[in-house]
Amino acid sequence: MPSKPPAPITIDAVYAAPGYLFRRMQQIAVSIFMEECKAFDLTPVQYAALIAIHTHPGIDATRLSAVIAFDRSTLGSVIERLQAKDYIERKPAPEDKRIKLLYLTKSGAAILREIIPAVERAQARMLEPLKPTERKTLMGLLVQLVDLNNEASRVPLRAEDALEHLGKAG
Amino acid sequence: MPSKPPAPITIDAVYAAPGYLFRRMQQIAVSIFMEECKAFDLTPVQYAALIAIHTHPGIDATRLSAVIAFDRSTLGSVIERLQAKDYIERKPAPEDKRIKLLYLTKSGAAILREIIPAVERAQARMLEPLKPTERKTLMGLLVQLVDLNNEASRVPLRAEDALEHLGKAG
DNA sequence: CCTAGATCGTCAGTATACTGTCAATCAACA
DNA sequence: TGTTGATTGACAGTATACTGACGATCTAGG
Repeated sequence: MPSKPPAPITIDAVYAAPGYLFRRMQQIAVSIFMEECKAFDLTPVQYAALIAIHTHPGIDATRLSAVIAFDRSTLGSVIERLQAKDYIERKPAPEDKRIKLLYLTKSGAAILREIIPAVERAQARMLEPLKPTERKTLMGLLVQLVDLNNEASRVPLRAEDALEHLGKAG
Repeated sequence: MPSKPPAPITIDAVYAAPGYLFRRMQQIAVSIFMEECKAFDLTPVQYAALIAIHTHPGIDATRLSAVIAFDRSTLGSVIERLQAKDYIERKPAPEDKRIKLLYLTKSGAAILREIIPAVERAQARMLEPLKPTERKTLMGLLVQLVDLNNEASRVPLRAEDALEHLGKAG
C-alpha cells in the first residue's frame, strides 16, 4: 500500500488528535461536575482530596499528592482552601517536625456524605451519551491507558506506597 | 437481581470515576506533549491556536475561541504570548473597530512546520500502550462522547459557524 | 557526634481555565 | 435618528497545574 502523503497543516487534524480530545473531555467533565455540585462549593480536586483524607486519616500532604496523583505544589493551596472552609484540619506530627497530618473535620465528613449523590449523578452524566456497552469499553480502555502511562506524568499514582506510613503491613 | 449496597466512601471509587480518569489522562497527555516539543517553547494550547490561525487567516479572537473550543478570557493571554514570541500579529479590522484580526508571521508559519513531527510523535506516544485495534476503539468512542457532550461545556465547539465571517458559503 | 543527602512544606513564576464585569462599538428597530 | 440590545476585547478574581528553588528537618554513614 502506498503511504499516505503528509497531512496538510489544518485544524481538522487537531480535532482528531488524542491530546485535543482528552483536553476537551476533561473540560466537559469539570463543567458537568460543577453544575451538579454547585450547591456544595467543592471543586473536583477538592472532592478527591477530601475522599483521600477520609480513606487515609492522618496522611501528610506529600503522600496525599501521591495517592491522588496531584502536583505537590498545587496541593498546598488546595489544602489551604479546604482548611479555610473548615473541612479539614492539620496537626503537627510529634515524631517529625516537617510533617503536618491531615484529618477531616465533622463539617468535612458531613459535606462528603451529602455530596456523594451529586458526584455520582455527574459521573453518570459524562458517559450518558454512550450506550452501556460502549461506556464499559471506554472506561476499560481508559483505565488501562492511564495505568500503562502512569510513569509518563510528573506525579505518578502511588496508591500503595502511600499507605506504608500508616503502619499497614506491606 | 439485588441492587448493590451504596459504595463506601473511599478513594478506590475515585480511581474508577470517569472524571478522575479524564483529568489524569489530560495531565499525562500534556506531559508527553511538552516532553516531545520541549525544543520549541510551545504549549498544546498555543499550538492549537497557531494551527487554527493558519487554517483561518484573519480570524478574530472570539471566533478563534469557538473554533478550538477554548475560553475567550483565557485566549486573550494566549494570544498575547504568541504575539510576544512574534508568531502572530494582530491587525485592526477596517470595517469593525472592535475586532483585531489574527495572522501568522513568517516565524509562526516556520515553527508550525518544524514542530509537526514532534507533535505527531507525542500524539502517537499517548496511545502507544494500547493495541492498534484498541486505539481505534478508544478514539472512536472519545470523538463520539466529546461531540455528543459538546453543549455541556462552557465553550462548545463551533467549527463551521466560525468560517462564515471569512465569506465562505454557508 | 557530625556531615551529606534526602524529604517536607512552601514559595515565586508561568500557563491554562472559568465567572463575572466593563467600556467601546456595532446592528437593529421604533 | 436615537436608543436598545448584542458583540468584542479587556480585566479582576479564583482555581488548577507545572518548574524550580529554598530553609527546616530528618536519616545514614563515617
